[in-house]
Amino acid sequence: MSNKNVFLKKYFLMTRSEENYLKTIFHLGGGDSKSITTNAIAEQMETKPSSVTDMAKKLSDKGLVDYVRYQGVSLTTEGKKTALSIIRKHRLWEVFLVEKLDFSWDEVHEVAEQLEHIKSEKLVDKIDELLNFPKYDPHGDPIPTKDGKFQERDEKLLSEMSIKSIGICVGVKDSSVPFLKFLDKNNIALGNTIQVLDKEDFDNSLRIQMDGKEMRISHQIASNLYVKKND
Amino acid sequence: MSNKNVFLKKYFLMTRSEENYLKTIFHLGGGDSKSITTNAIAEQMETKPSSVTDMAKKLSDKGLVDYVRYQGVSLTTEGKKTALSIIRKHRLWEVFLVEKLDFSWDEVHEVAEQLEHIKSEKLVDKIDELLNFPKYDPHGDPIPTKDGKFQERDEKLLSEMSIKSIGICVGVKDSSVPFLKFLDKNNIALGNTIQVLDKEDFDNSLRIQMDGKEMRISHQIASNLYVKKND
DNA sequence: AATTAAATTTAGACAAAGCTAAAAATAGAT
DNA sequence: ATCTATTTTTAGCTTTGTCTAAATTTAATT
Repeated sequence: MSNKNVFLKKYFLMTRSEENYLKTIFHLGGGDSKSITTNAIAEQMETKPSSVTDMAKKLSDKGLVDYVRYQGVSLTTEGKKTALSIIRKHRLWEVFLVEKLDFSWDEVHEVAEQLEHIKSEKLVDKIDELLNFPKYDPHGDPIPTKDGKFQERDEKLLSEMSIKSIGICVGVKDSSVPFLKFLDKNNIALGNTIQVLDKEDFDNSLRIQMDGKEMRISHQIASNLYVKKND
Repeated sequence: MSNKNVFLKKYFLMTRSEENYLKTIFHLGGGDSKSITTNAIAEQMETKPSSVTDMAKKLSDKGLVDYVRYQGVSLTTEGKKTALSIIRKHRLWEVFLVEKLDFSWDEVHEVAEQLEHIKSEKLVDKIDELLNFPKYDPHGDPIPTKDGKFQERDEKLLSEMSIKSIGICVGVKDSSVPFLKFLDKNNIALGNTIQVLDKEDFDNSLRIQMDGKEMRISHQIASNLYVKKND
């Protein structure tokens, strides 16, 4: 097999399953040369640890993860690059679904899970262009650039904001359907300006002012909303 | 297993491979209760007849094809419906790629082959809407409606047109990349008005007038271009 | 330091989808 | 009507990705 085919094997002959493993490992922090346990991966992917072990070996053979028996896996440079390209596709498709097809932000994940595996560099780039090169997806998560740069946000959780400080809602930590539906129902959307008026010691709930209106939100909600301080 | 799950099994638990078989059988004419041989399917799909036999049994078990040993397969009503829904998706995605993402008509097939398997009814419908409910794909092939109606075109091959008759170019029979590139290079596009000036008995080539300019085209080309008579 | 509990890996099995080679059925030609 | 040649199917094997159950390693506790 020629060098060129080795290249092809790595970049184009990646199975859906392999891609999903890399993505999960990245989301669990395996991109920062931290070892992720097979158990953690199995739990996240709703599969069995033994299956993860099998895949860990395969990805290790392909040079996409570093795997040490009984220790766990972390992404190699190559593996991280691949994971980021999948995450990039996922988030771009999410923006597309919301912006161009009027999907709501709780509907996009499932479909994007499928679309992220479409293999066509031109397609992703054109979608990116069509959307005018967005920086964040509908949940406020940053979209990696084409060359794998990952723009970290300078934000904090609403629950960590000090009293009287003002911020703009920029993302969610929990992007599960129930949580997103809850936010919709309560008119909490990305871009809203929020001021923390008061904290309740007893249950850590917050009294906030959002776009003029005053409301009380629980600690559970506040600890799943990212805000950017605008000072 | 409840009735509802039987429903789910048929409509949602269709594998990519099964979908490709149904699509191929339809394209070979298996939608008109005509029996398609395993050999024909194998050749079309670049696989082996024995593999086709295996799949024929499986699809038959699922009630999607009628299969008689040594005879061949044809689509059931259910199978035809499924095949049409895949073809619908394929062609809508092709339009999307050309209209919204500036793909050329020879680039779309490969990507649409992947996109056609995305499972989300809402996605297809929204794409359909975004494109303003197109009737034909970029190669002039009709797009089946949501309820599986298949709009046949009243067209003939350019090679079958009588001398002096005028028509509009509406589709291609051969949609291979080389042929499409050839058409582009010679400025032959869908929508062009074509008049047959003359036929050469010797090689069946045609002298035509297209959008003002006169040119000669071979029988091979003429027998792969669909035109609609506008009289 | 020994023992136990938990996590991880191995071994062996299975389903999907494909292949090869051999067997069986059909069809065409005499 | 029989005999080939072709087509189609069967049987058995392969790979991918999964699983269960058993074995092994690590970690935690006493």
